[in-house]
Amino acid sequence: MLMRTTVQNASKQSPGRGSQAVPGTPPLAGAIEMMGAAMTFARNSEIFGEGEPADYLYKVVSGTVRTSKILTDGRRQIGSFHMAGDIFGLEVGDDHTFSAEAITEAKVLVVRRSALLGLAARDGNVGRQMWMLAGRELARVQDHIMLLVKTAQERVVCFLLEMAQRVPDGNTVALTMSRQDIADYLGLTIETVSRTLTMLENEGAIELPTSRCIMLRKRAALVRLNS
Amino acid sequence: MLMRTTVQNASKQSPGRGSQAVPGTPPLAGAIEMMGAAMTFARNSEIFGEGEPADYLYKVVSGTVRTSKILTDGRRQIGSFHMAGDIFGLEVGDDHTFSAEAITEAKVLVVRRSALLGLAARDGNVGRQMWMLAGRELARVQDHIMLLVKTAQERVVCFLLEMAQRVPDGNTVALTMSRQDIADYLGLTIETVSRTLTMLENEGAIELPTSRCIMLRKRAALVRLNS
DNA sequence: CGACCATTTGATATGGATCAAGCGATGTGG
DNA sequence: CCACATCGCTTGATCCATATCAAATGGTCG
Repeated sequence: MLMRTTVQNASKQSPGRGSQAVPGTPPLAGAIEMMGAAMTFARNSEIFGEGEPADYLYKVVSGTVRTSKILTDGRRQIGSFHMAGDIFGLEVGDDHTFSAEAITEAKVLVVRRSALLGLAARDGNVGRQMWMLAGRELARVQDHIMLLVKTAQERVVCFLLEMAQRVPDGNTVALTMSRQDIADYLGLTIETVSRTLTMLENEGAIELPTSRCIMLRKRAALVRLNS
Repeated sequence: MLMRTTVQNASKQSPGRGSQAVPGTPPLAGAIEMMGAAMTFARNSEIFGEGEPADYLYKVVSGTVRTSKILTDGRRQIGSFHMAGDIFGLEVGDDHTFSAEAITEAKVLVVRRSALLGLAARDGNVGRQMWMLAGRELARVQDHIMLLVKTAQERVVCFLLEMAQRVPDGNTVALTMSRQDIADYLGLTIETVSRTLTMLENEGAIELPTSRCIMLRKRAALVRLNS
């Protein structure tokens, strides 16, 4: 096992001012809309690094963000992909345990953690939402563990279903991430991911009009493959 | 990939009354000592099951507890091992996402979740501690992910170092769990775990006086193997 | 068009799973 | 006290899924 990956860095921005209140949204998300500073990150630029102090919380407006960790020998593990509406960068400790990079150009709202904590102290709803957010994160990570003990086919199918879940048309998935990103998320190699996809296509379970667009043909069959 | 495991069940107890206040302990642990009902679980009995409502929080007094999940095809993944002092069973949602079984006979303190939540509402320290507990749990699970992408040798070494960390004499580890438990924790088979251990013994990195007792001989070498 | 990068495809190697047997401890009944 | 079954663990032989190495293909941008 040994998979090397290159990740380009770009100079990091620091949050400016921007955006307005959006009434009628849930307290935490609402607070971020209201208090958040809008920032744009270029493709492949780092949003924060592993081990850095977690002073901010982030919400994706557009684009895709990945969180990852690099082992000493260069292997990379991707923890999650975040898309429009997702909140990321929440830490319970003081520091980020993962780094975050923009996969595509990404617009992101940024709020000071201290501001949110202050708000949470005053508004119980915000606190409760942060608790729920942490809980969802925990569930996500636990699911990811279950992913990593499955076969290559099961992992890829899992990934497809996961992605399909979050798009409007639940059967057409436009992938924003490279095969390498997918592979590092699933703990496989790009070759295995690619081969598994063509296999699924040959079986008629999916269609690949282009390498970055996947259409789920037989949802039921896929769910079944998912073990 | 296909590993079947048998888990015997025993009739489940329901919490009775017991135990007294212990002054000078941190708020959450203290609250559990104070309010907790002592229960004893026989070897291999279930403490709670996946999907059951998470009405209680648990703290190990003695013995070892494992949390696990079973995939539809019988594969089992162990999420964690809990020993004296460890708190387990904390959920953010309403239901347990794992089941818990006693590996050895285990004495456990049990508190109603609702009681703790009530306490947390009044005492900010308890709330903060629950937050920290969730955070530590999240970190543990993330580390587990990093484990599962490593080689067999690295996983076994990781496990040994992890276990060694929690015992008084940090170099002699008395394992309370079977090879099958270890294998299911590491996402390997018993055969691979066994072989890896004998390999490490042949290299002089560890000693195996008995199959359940492991002595770390060359900590530094092990840490290096850990990648 | 040509250079470059991402992806696919092919050939081969290998780490760990699987299948099978042996071994040592623990317990049970005669 | 000793045969003997049982259970957990180790060891050996073989197989297979996925990694690795290498080359072909295709899409994008100058």
